[in-house]
Amino acid sequence: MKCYITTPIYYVNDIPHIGHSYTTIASDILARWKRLNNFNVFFLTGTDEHGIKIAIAAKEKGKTPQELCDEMSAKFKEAWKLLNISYTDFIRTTEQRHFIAVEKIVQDLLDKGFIFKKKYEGLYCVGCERFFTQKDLDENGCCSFHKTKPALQSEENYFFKLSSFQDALLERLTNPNHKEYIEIQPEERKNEIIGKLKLGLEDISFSRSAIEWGIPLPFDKKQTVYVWVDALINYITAIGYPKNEVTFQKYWPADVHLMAKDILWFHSVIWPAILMGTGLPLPKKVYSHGFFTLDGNKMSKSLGNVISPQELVDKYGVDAARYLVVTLIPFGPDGDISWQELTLKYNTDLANNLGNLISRTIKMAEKHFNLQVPETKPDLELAKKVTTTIKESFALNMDNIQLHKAAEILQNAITLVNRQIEIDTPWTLAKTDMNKLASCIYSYLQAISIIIMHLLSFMPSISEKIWQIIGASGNINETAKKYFIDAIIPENGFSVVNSQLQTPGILFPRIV
RNA sequence: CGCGGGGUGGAGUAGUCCGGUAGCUCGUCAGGCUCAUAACCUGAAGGUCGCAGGUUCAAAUCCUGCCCCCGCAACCA
Repeated sequence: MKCYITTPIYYVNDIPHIGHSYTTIASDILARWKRLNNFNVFFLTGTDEHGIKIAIAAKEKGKTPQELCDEMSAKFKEAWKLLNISYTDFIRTTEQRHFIAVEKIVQDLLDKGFIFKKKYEGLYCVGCERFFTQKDLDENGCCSFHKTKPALQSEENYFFKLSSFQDALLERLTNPNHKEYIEIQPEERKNEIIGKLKLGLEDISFSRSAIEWGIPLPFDKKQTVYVWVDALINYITAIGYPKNEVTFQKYWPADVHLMAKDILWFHSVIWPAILMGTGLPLPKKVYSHGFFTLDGNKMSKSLGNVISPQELVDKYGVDAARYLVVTLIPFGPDGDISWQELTLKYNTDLANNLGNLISRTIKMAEKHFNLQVPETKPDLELAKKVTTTIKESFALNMDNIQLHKAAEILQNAITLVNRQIEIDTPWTLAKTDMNKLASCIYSYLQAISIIIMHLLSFMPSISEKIWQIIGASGNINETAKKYFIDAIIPENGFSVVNSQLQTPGILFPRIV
């Protein structure tokens, strides 16, 4: 089974911040989870590089647009490397392969009669790259976002017959039995999209005549393709459209497009319409998450409250940073985050709960069994309890990208083991019943290994480290894959009798 | 009457579709344990589930009205 997962391609007018990271980490966790479940995953991210904003920004910095894009795109790649993002491909809209795909799509739409020429006159804001009607403007007649007066501009543009897709879209978005049903998540946003869709669709401008930094229309080289259309097509470019029919057929349609709520409309209405126009299959799921505020404030450069991936990693380490960002607030609605709450969750979930569990277990093994996996059999009861706690709901929540819930389930499992230790009172057993003690410790190791395999998608590198610390055998990825498919707990656990454990030091030092 | 979402103990949330003891995390307080990263475990306090009506043996959950908050098509994830 294949699974094609995408993040949006990020616009290179901004450096990577916690917002981009949020979407990308969530996608990465899903991608890793799917791989562990034996899916052939194609995980795509990249950068969106055309449009007048880029051209202007480049000019201001005395660079060519391409130079600026190269520079900015590299920053995104660096950020994803830092965050251990396992993308399959990183696409840039300035790449040759993308030009070919866009030209093909645009030509196709023209040939099929979905593109027409129209003269348009209106108030145009350069910053927004769009026309406004009078009622969109503020009391001074200015663009409310840029605070500049839009210029009266008349353009002959190409338009896309978006309106002709209204009924077809409505059917595909609302009828789960339709063979091309597109699932919009979460439900609230789906209702919003459908509500708007019912109000009617207008044809949209498909090209710009004044903007040179873009992809020229194949049938009219004086105009460039509207950046949004350009951008959306990246999802098919990256998997080989139109030249590599084999990979394209293999991975398309996308299984899930992930994004923040602001661009849901493009992905659930405009993008499917373009695809329908060209006769290509439609994505299966479009998932939008919320925005977050920092300490109750909107994230903005002027407030200076923008958090960078580097800051997160510096403070918590990569693995914890990944875990915290996607589990602190429910995935879907808007939420508020703060350094204080991130740190609190770090201490609670990772230092006190997980880290301490490993620490106390290893120390007991060190003290009583010479830092080796005791020569006995684990008590399978604990493993069963842990498995039951995690089982189906974890997988379900992972598949639905309810990462905060999935993480909560794992925390419950950890608590379960901590509780069991209190029940067993190994410190007493050490004086009375070494056999029982051996079995108990082995059970804790086994329970930990089960939990760690589930944590692997969230915290890939530290999970691997923990796997070694607890003396588990083999490669964690391979073992986890097998475990998720077979769902069988080996009688002797994942740690091998007599194998050496490691003293980890402190895995997650408490942060004050 | 533009559309959509929401108002649950100090904070954040689950439950609302398919009415029946209001669950969880953090915080607070008390106790226990001592293997462990002053961590861990147990227990307690704290909510008339936005307001007002209605239906019902029974409503956070269904119905009606009202109040308040937040989003909403162009390039901020």
